[in-house]
Amino acid sequence: MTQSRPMRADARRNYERLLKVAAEAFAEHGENASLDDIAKRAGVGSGTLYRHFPTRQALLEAAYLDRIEALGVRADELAGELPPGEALTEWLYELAVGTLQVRGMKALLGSAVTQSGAAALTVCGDVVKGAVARLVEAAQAEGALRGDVAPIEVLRLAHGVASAAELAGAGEPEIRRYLGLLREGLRAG
Amino acid sequence: MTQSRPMRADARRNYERLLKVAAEAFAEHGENASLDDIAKRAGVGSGTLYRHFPTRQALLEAAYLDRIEALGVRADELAGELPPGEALTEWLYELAVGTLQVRGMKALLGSAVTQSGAAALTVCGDVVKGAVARLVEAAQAEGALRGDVAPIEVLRLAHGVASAAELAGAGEPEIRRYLGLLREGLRAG
DNA sequence: ATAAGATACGGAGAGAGTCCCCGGTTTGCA
DNA sequence: TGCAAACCGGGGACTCTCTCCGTATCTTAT
Repeated sequence: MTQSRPMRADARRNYERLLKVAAEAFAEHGENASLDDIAKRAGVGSGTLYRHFPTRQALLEAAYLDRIEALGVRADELAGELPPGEALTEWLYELAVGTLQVRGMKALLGSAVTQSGAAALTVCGDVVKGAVARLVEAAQAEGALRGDVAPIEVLRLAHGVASAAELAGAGEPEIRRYLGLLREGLRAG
Repeated sequence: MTQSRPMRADARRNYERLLKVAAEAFAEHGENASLDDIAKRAGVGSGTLYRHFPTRQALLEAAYLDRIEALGVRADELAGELPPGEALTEWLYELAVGTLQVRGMKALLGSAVTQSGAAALTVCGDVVKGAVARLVEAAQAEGALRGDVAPIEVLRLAHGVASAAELAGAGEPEIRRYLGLLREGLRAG
């Protein structure tokens, strides 16, 4: 990532075009969008794509890194604006909406919270896990959330809610509704 | 499906071999198992496979039809043995376990409860929807389940629980745990 | 301004798969 | 025994991935 020399100008141009096109393609066709097609749409050869991003995962992660980081920032904003329990609920809502609006992100966030796949996704995984940990701990300290759930479990359940809403047609009202039911199950008892 | 003539003996033999091999292959490799490979493992030509099952969905559904029907029967068994609320919980547990143990079934059950994909999955969809409807209505009548959830929503949420447990490594304890949390959110209040 | 050297590009092509059709051959039933 | 039904498996038309190396482009030192 950190180059000893700065990137050549044309290399940087291509890198950024690829990122932009990839984000669109993954959003439209899901995680299995054709990589050759992404290269073509970006106006570069496929060799160039594979040089910059050796694996599909690398491209997927790079394409949505900014969005993921925005979620991290958003967690702290919400923590400042709302009571802890509501901040958590709202953040999970925004997470789930992102997951569904942008189809590639579902796979990305999914593999970020598996047991096994941790290796591949250091950056995105860390950001999201850090954000949810802060929100969960604050909510638990206030008694707005049962104490026996781990932050990562909350993430997995939110992913599950997104899956459920997806089956329902992925409307945002469904996300709110299902998340509300989950939230009910997670109250301190 | 209902032939005017009964199937020729060798045709029936091949049909059943294909079903058996397909169930194994989908369980092992997921919904995208290679169809050519299934044909090869069953010892038939690929043409034979495509004659019996014109689409991947058709094969998937046929391969798991018996399992799905067993779930339908199991719903009534449980309804006779346990109080309505517990019967529902236990049935959802068994559904989720099946969903995860047999990878192909996740896709099958998933598409059975979407808004759009109803057309392709008449039989499996009907069985599962019927079973859950009976259990949900019984539980609601007893006050063991909130009245404002539809049976199909319960199915979707159970699918979400299975997705969440899958991220955790698909252990059965996780399924129980996450289902317990969902159940908490669904109590009558 | 320019030339030399480092760097990155492009896109053909091999390899792996999938889906499906076809025409000669075999099999089973009456 | 005859013929309709079903089989087999090669092969075509696709799609996708990923590598290789001759060529084009940029950078830097002069």
